[in-house]
Amino acid sequence: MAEPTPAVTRQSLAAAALRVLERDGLAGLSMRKVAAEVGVRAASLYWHVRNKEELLDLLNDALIADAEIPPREGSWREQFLEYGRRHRALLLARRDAAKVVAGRLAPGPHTLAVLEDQLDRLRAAGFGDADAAMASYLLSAYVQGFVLQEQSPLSAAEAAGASRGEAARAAGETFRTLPGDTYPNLVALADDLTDPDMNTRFEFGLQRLADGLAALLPQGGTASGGPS
Amino acid sequence: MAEPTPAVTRQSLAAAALRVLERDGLAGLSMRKVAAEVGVRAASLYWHVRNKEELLDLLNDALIADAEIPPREGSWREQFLEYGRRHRALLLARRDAAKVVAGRLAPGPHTLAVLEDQLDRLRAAGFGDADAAMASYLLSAYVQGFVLQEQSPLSAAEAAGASRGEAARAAGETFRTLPGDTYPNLVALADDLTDPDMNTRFEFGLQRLADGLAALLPQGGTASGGPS
DNA sequence: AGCAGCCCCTAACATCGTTAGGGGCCGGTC
DNA sequence: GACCGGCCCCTAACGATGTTAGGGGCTGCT
Repeated sequence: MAEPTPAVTRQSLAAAALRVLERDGLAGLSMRKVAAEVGVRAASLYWHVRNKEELLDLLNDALIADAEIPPREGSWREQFLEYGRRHRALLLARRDAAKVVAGRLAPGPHTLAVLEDQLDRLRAAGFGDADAAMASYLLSAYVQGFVLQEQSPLSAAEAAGASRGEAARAAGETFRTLPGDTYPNLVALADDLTDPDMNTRFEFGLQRLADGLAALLPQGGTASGGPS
Repeated sequence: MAEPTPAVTRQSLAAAALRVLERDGLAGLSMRKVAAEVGVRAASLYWHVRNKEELLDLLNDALIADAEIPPREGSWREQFLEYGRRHRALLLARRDAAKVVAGRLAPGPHTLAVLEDQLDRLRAAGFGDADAAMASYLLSAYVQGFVLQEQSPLSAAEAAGASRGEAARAAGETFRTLPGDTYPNLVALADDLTDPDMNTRFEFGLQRLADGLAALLPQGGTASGGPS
């Protein structure tokens, strides 16, 4: 597998870190493993990188790297939605991607490109400068927060075999058997709270965001509940 | 300080962990330090707690414990906004609280109480069961995502002395000096993107959420852009 | 007296991020 | 040809981490 790598670059480091991340998760990503992945011993990494933090910054941008920007067609609303969906898909695609990205603003080149494109579309849609900036911030905050919650274990029945649907059913049971006099709403909404269909859950929030933003435009964009 | 603690309970563990978190941050929170805080050696913790993970679950609920639920007055919208503001304030109040809470769904008793109250108000406002559940999920996802981004270092000028405003100005300079032909929007919106006023940034998103949710109600709640 | 549970201990394990210091190799300069 | 400085990697080690194994008191019940 690992041929005598001709040169270790920051790029190859990022690629190696990405492979380790996929294999062992964020908790299992160590300097030594990344070093081994590029055919080198741990201490040598510090020639290319100041910290593990800096390595994670590299990894962060490498994750954003394969973000596909949505086609420039349809209403601004449809483009906005697509942006949100693809961002979520990106975070879900690679193991622990959300945890890596969370709390890591340091923008690499790929991140900058995505942000630039996003702002361009928002301004073209008629949003003011401040609103456009805040809207893009809002979207990324929502997506990151959502995926982070989505991927967190529902309780203690986490990595231990339990599938997502199974864990959801267990959580539902937990809610349903709560004391009904102190937690009437939790009991009543047990099914809704533990609905494992994360796609529609995400879509719900996304539509609310789009609606809220649409109200900012002079003509007030098309309403949300349209057919089809 | 540390008197010969009569008994180590899960409660006292949570309190100790909270103290260590405030002093040394999440990265500096180790089993040994928490143990020392309760007057015990590290291995003894494993009698009360299975994992460090479980300790963090305890800590998580201890953080939520001092959440003050907003007064039950005003429109549902005002109550919704207050909920968001207080949740953010809570996460900002304690060091690294957002990082602890992020990706930790396991609901302790305090978390359940807050959720119960939130759902009660949303249903009283007229939201359907599924919508109420999703709305509360939406709010917490936004708040967590926002605070997480808010607290992440703006670039490499992080813990190194630079104040928030100073870091923001540096980041603005970074954006402003980007190649203007490939990043015209980033250059143009440099000031808006790096505006250090996080309160209005947060409020913006919160208002958008409220607007989006209001559109779901039959009478369509009062519009956002009111005077005052 | 003895047994059982509770609660804490000392040691130790493997692994981690990081630093110190050394050594080849490669280009250019006297 | 000799020297030299930058580049890139090495071995060794430091302190700290989460976690487990095994032991030992103490309390209360039989």
